[in-house]
Amino acid sequence: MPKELAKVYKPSEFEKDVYQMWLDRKYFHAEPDSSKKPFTIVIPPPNVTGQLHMGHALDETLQDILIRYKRMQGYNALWIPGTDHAGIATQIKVEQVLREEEGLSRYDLGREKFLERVWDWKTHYGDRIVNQLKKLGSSCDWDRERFTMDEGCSKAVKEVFVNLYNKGLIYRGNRIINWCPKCVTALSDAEVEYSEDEGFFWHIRYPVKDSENEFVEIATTRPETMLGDSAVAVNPNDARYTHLVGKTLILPLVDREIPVVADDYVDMGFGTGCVKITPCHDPNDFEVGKRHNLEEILVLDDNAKVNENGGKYVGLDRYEAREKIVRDLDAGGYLVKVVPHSHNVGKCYRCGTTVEPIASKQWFVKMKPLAKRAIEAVKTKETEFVPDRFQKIYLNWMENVRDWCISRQLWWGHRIPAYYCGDCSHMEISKTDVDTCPKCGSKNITQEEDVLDTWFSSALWPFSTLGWPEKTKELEYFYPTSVLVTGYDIIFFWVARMMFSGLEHTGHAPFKHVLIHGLVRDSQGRKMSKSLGNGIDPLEIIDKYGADALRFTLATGNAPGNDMRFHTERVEASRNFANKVWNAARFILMYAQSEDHADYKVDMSALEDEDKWIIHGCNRLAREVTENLDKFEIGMALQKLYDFIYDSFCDWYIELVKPRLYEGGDTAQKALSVLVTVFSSVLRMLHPFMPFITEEIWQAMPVEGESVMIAPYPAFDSSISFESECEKMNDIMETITAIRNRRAEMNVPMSKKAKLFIDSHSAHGFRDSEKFYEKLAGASEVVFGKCKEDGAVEIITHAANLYIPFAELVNLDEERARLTKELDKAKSELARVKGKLANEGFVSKAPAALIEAERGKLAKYETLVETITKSLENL
RNA sequence: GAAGGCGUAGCUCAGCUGGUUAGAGUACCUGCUUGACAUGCAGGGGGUCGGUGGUUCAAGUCCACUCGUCUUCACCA
Repeated sequence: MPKELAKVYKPSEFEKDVYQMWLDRKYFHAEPDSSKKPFTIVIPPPNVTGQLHMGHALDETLQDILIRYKRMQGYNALWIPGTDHAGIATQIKVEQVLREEEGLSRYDLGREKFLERVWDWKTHYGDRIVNQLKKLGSSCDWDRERFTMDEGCSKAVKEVFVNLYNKGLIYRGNRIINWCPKCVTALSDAEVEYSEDEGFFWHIRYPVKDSENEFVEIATTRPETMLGDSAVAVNPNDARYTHLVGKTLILPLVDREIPVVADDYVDMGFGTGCVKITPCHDPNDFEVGKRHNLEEILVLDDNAKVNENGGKYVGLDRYEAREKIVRDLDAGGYLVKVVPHSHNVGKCYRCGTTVEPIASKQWFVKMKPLAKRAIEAVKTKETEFVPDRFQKIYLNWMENVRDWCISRQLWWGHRIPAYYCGDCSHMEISKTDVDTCPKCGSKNITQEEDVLDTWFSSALWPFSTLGWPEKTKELEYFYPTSVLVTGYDIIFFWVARMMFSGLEHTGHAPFKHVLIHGLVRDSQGRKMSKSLGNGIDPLEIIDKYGADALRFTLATGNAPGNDMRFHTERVEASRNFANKVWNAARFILMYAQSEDHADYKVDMSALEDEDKWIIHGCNRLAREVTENLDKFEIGMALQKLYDFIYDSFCDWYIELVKPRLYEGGDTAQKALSVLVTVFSSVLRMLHPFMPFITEEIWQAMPVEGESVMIAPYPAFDSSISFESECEKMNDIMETITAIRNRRAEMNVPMSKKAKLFIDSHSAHGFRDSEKFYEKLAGASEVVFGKCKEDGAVEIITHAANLYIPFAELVNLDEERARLTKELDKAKSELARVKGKLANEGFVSKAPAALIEAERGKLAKYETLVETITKSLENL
């Protein structure tokens, strides 16, 4: 029993049921099947405790469009959903709640108890985002939902860690890393964001030892780090300072003796040409320190307070220490000047705190060898970026990448599988738990406290979700995946790391294409953010306008890879389009009473011109839409669908066919067969973009197949070619438009029945379309008049939007003025076309079809000028 | 410092490998409560496609320079 369509389009009343039906029928589930080609997408896993925002909505919409399209095309389409444990973000959130509600810190609870709390949190909020994804219509295979910390993913993480370690690609070392004193953890380079801050250059002079009134002047933006200075460096070619190299300086306030060293790193032209070297608090200084064997003095602790190496400044926060040190330097006569200076300061991407470069013992992934293959894979087009400009960004990063700091001083995450023997200090790296030292047999074993960067597990997502390291049939069949859809903001965080991980561990790039989209901004172009409070909740939009309208909005209106501004007005427009589709369906259903789709099979041999025209247009649309989608031009494909449905199908075809439907009988049945058939194609083409409404309508239409989402996607049929009929129809439509314009000009009111005398030049389209008039004339209550001697035609029609006006009295002066204006216009067009055809270059070099078209126009304008001239004379 | 995006109608933006008279949505104006749809219908005004120069028979589209704007990456203490 087919569904009845409600009178008014209210998406909230059926979207949920439609989704449930898909779930019940298991349409989303995919199993390896060698008879079909796979098409695989893995979802960029949202934060498990996160909430759906517009960025997700865009990302999921694009993926769902592709996956539904390919599924309908007969691919074995699999979309793997899942969530990410999001180390820092989640831990911070749970700590915050713990502090607010119970006044406790994670240390109060201890590691084990705290992690229990996080898991509780995860189970409580873990379904929220998944349910939100469902509201969007995402056709993910929920049977295969994964989590970056589930058993399988954890196994993959350990496997990868051990593999890389054994290959020498993971090492533990003391290096300068970015330290966030608020999150109390190390960060990778990618996790630091830079912004310009107003600061100062403090010029300080360091006295030369055993030398009266001899100083070296240095400049620094972070005077507090002088506590950890172990040298001053100058350029070896700097004549100003060569005499100082090898001498000893006295570090003010600290009274430590430090050497002057020569190093190429120093830029002679910058500042004073002398650089204080603080190996433990600056990456460059660290390198200089290594080269010159300098002492490494760490002066800040984990909270960025001065530690025991800071003498009398111990315990002071870094900024308090700065203030006090500057004051003391000034008092001691060491401060030469203070110069305002703006410079880039690194901030933690999670909390915004200024990060501190600190020498610390951390775990690293050696990037150079891994990056090499990741670069090759893109250069050889094993993986392609869409749009391709993002390839450049990727390559640029990959080519300059530094080793990846993967250890985090957090509790929530994959604990590093390194085990230390308390007795023989042996370190064992192992996929399985270690409780006995393999070297000395001691049971005094402790596991590494640190966890891995969240992105370490995300990097494995395309294959860990398919069962790797097991050789599952899913991995065999669905991997490498087809396309990865994500925003340009995580190319470094995620895409790059998946690339080298996939290549290293599976031997394949993890995906064929990377479809990059932009950010969704607010209507003023600002980033949507919690702190600005300018975020628009996709769920509210869905409740009000429907998921289809939101999807339509997100999928159109901006070029691939560009940011888009979100305007609610655009969602309204999208909803109105959905309403249009809905009502077109209701109109067809008013006349299509049979429930048997076989009753609407089109007989190609017995069609009217307008039937052929719409069938031809629909067929061409199928070709263009598939071409666009195959090139990931999603917005373009949808725009074409919109134009066809709104303009060709609703505004023209339905109106043209109304007289036939009113008449009934054979001609009506023929029209209905075309209406149903074309509309069925349209629904299928539109389905990936607007799944809910197309399904709801499908269920009510006499069409073949139990669901639109498993119906075949329309393919181009090269045997359909109605060029001449289309040309004729174009003429007819042009004339009808001209008639409409006449009515408006003459200010003739519309009425149900109307009558018009068309002057001869307006009627030129009609003259070739005798049949069309007969059709109109065949409708009930329609009066049809033949061409009168003066060239006028009298027409009456019922078609609502083809109202043709009644006008018997024409003001001769006005008519003359109008015709003169039209004649001028026609003449100038004629001149333009003539000029073009007289151009030798054009005639010899332009494509033949184009020249042919121009010749056609020439003839057309020549006749037009002729007929208008005649009409004028007849007045 | 390097790379890249953007600049097209009042506003938000499309415009693929150069090719009919540069489009859409929205806003505005005019006229329509017609038997799918006022979440609608018909029509209209509004653009020298940031500027200059070049290539070409042909440039919004390609090239050079330039102005404005935004972003990313790298940064010298």
